[in-house]
Parts: sequence; C-alpha cells; structure tokens
Amino acid sequence: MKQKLALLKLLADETRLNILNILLREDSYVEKIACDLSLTPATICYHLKKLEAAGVVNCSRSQFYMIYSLNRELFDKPLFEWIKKEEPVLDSEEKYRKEVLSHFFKYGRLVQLPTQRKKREIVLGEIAKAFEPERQYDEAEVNEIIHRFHEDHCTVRREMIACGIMAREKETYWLVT
Amino acid sequence: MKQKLALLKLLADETRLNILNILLREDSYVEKIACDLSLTPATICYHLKKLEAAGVVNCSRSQFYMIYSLNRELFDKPLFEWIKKEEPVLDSEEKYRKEVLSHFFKYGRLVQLPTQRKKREIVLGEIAKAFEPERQYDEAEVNEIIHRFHEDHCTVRREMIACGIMAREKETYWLVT
DNA sequence: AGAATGATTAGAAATGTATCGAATTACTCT
DNA sequence: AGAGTAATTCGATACATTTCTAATCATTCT
Repeated sequence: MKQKLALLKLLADETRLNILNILLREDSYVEKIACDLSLTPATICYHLKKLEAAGVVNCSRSQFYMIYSLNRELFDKPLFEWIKKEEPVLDSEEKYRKEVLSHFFKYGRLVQLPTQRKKREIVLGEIAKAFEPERQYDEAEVNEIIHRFHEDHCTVRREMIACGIMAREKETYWLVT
Repeated sequence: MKQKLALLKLLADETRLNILNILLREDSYVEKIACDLSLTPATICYHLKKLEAAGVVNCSRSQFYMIYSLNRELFDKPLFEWIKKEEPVLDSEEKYRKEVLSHFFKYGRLVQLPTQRKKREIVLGEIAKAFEPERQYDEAEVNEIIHRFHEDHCTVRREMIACGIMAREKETYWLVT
C-alpha cells in the first residue's frame, strides 16, 4: 500500500507529468528536458531521481548524457488497481459499534435511548446479550433484566419488540434468532 | 489536462485513499468514516467535498445522513490514460535549437564551434541558411559567406562537409538537400 | 415549533515539497 | 593528464495542503 501511495504522489505533480509525457514520446536527458519545460537542470534532476527511485524511469549513460527512459509496463493496469488496498481495511462495523456503545453506556448503564434507528439497534443488541437464546421469559423477568441497564424498562422492552430483537406472544418473550 | 492532474492530486493522499477504499466496499457517511479512520468529521468532510467537486464521489441524503458513494466508472481506464496529455506537448526540438543558437551566437556571430555533434549540427545548420539551395559556389565565395559568422572559416567549412551539410567536388561547393 | 444531531465552514497551526542558485561530482574526448 | 560538459547535491525559500477546534448550518423527529 505504502508503495502505491508513494507512486500516486509522484504522479500528482505537474512537472513530473510533463516529464513523463516527454519520455512517453522518446527517451531524453536532463538538460534537454529542462530546456523543454523552461526549468533548471537541478529541478529536473530532482524529479528524475525521485522517479528513478520508484522504478518509474530507468537511466543509462550515452556519451555526455544520462538518457532517461520510461518503465512502460507500470501504466497498463487500470487506475482501480492503484487505489485498492489488499488488506481488508479494518472491521469498520465493530469499531463503530464500540464507539456508539461507549457513548450511550456509562458504568454499564444505558444513559439514554438513541433516537436514530441504527444506533438504537446497536444499543438494544447489547442489552439483548443479557438474555439467553432459545429460552422463554415472562414479562416480570424481562423487566428485571432490562432494569439492570435502564430505568424505563417499559420503553426499552417495547423497542426490543419493535426492532425485531425480541418477540412476544401473550405473556411470553424470547430472543429472535 | 488540468482535470487529470487535479484528479491525480486527489488520489495522492493517504486519507483520501482510505476513504475511497471504504467506499469501494460500501456507501457510507461522514461520521462513520471519521470513526473508521480515527479522524474528525471536519477532516472527512473536507476530503469528501474535494472528491465530490471532482466527480469522484456522489452524495445524497438519507434520514440524518449524507450518504456518499463512489463513481466507479472513473477507475476502469488504465493509469496510462491518466498521465497522457492530449496536446502534442510542444515542439521540443525547435525550442532546444533556439536555446543552443542563442548560446553560441552573439550579435549574429558564432562565438565558438560546439564540441558536441548534436549542437554543432544545429549551429552549422544555421550558417547553412546563408547559402542558396541548388547553387554552386567556389571556395572563395564559401569562405566569404562563412567569414560573416566566424573568423576561422576553414574549420567551419571543413565541418560543414564532415556533417554532410555541404558537399564538394574539386573546387565547387553546394548545399546537400 | 423546538430539540437533537449530523454536516459543513472558517481560521490557525504544522507539515511537506517544488524550485532555484551555487558548489561539487562524474564522465568524455582530445 | 587536463579541459570541458552534463549531472547531481546542498541549503534556503516560498508555497500548498492536511488537520484540528470551534462555530454555524441544515435536516429530522417529537
């Protein structure tokens, strides 16, 4: 990745693009390129050395001159390949989840029920962990468990149903799998 | 061209590459991306706005969130297409020629005959313009014309022949076409 | 209408980098 | 070996850009 970023940085400069365009047409050398672009040889050399270090160009001496030439294979791949990371980035969802939880829970208790659905689902999902799957609870049990997390167990209980995290029939509640 | 350079500059930033990689997997929104990358929403917004202005991403509102998505067609072209200028660059040779001439001619006279073949050819080619094509000159005429440019007309005359700019048979000289 | 929340903008600090002139190095040709 | 020439390096300067905090704006939901 570092490699690709470095290469993109190299390409993102007007002078270097100009140099590459010159080399795209034909090999050339420092003084001539400097003349073409109305810049000093020092500047052109600075850029060519950077390009060379990254493997974008090669150079070899011919008489007085250092002839620079383009490494053309580099440019065949679609741009897509140049921006994509190999690593699976990071488990974004999990990180976001922790962020939300740490915001709404203080000392293990739910400070406030989030307004937004997405955050509310995360918070309710966390509370749902206190219930065992495949087990049936009566309303008093449900209230008691929820109450460990939040004062208003009625609202939370209702939201658990609304979000589809728990189901209920008559007086019986259970976790939806 | 300006367009392409601008786009490459956009891609040449670690944070923006990270953002694009996130959007490559799925659409997302400012706060979530900020959380993923451990940066502030302000920073993410700054980058997304730049990307949007360049047409790299689009955004639309959904509930509380501005959902950003990738403009994927952009990335199909090979990198090659992204660095190549449409314009024929500039007549590099002509510019180089002028540079060399202004260096070796002062006030219309040749200060010194360049050592290097490439430059010498350019200088001699300039002097050759003083001769009419298809006309024959004797040596005295040739010397006189060359003398307008340079003291040592003998050397210059000999070099004109050596470079193949003029030809000679016995006492007669003419321009090679 | 008002409260809540995410998005955006403005301003400032810090960092990175392109460019140049001058001095030095590396090489070629006589 | 020495003169000449192109390439490179060094140090300094100027400019662009990323990032943050704080404040403001725009939208949604009650």
